[in-house]
Amino acid sequence: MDALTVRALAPRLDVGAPALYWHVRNKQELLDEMSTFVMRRVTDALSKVPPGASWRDDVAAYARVLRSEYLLYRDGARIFSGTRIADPDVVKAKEPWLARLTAAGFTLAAADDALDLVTAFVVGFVIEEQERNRSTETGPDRYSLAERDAWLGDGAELVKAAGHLRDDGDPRFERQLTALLDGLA
Amino acid sequence: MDALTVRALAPRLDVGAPALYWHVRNKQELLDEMSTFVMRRVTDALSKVPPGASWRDDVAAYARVLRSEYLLYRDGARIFSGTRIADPDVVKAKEPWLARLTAAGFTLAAADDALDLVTAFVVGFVIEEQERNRSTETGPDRYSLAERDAWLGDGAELVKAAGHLRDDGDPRFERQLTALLDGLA
DNA sequence: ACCTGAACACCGTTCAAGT
DNA sequence: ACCTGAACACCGTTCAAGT
Repeated sequence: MDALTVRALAPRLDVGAPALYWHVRNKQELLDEMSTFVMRRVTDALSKVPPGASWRDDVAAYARVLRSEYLLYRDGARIFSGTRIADPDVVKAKEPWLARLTAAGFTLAAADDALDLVTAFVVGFVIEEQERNRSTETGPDRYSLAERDAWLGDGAELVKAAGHLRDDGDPRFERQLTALLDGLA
Repeated sequence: MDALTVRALAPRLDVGAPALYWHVRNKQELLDEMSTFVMRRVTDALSKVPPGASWRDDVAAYARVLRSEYLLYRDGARIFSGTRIADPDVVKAKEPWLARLTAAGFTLAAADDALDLVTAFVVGFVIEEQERNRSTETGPDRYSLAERDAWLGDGAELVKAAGHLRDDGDPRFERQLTALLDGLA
């Protein structure tokens, strides 16, 4: 993100840096446009998900698509989640999901809570996930179990043991998603 | 965050900007120290929570403390969550929580999943919460319901209606936390 | 051990001027 | 309508020099 300077970007478009200011008021507006572009992609992908057999399938599909879209961009969840949305269509993309949940018996308030809860979970999960990926690139630190145990020092036996049991990626996501869906049920 | 420059910080410490480089290698190290300082506060607060009557009470207390600590700092959840942790004690702070959950009948893997799921939820929830707060400060945009409805335009009736039902802050957090705890149960 | 003054490379942004 | 060149204020960082 620090490397994204207006002076580095301009040559990629075969122009000088000041040329960008004809198209955009300032750098912040450029970043905002980036955000809405990504969020539009997210909601486009979400709106193309066909209704499933049950609300559980629908909400699970929602969560998986949201996660996979964030994963497309480096630090996507941290950078693009919870940013001010400039496009009404992005907010309106919630409509079919509220419709499916209310049709399945949720009150409107409960449906709204459910989608928000799932969204919060996915955002938090992927932030952590992408940070871990970024760290392993940077240097093979304490993500090897032995090094991690040594780094932790004495005590905290459960933390160490949990580290050895831990599996990352899809299965972990699916397990936690299942627990969350159980709660919504 | 943009306003936190090394040249603006130094006068607050009654020194010139270069003086900071005697104490810290570069600005990134300063930001990392900030992160670990905040995370240490978070884990200190968590370790002072007395065991409750049930694992539900314990996990709920965990979630509430985590949220309230993030809320202490502007954009705290977005900035400080999922950062590389430099202090083993911060990671070790998980130990008593794993102990309480396993004592309550969770397997170690399930306890680890449970804490991670709750953490992800809190992070996602507070990111959204703090962004909303920041937006209302900036300008009374479309956070009045009438303006929001107008901004949304035609269609999306459920989204509009949900906006009118919506209550922010503690009750919303508690409801979603309850659903999550039900899922863990 | 801790800090300053001066300097360097780089950044976002402006603006007159070009086509 | 779209872009350039030159310039400005500011930033992170270095380093010789001070106490």
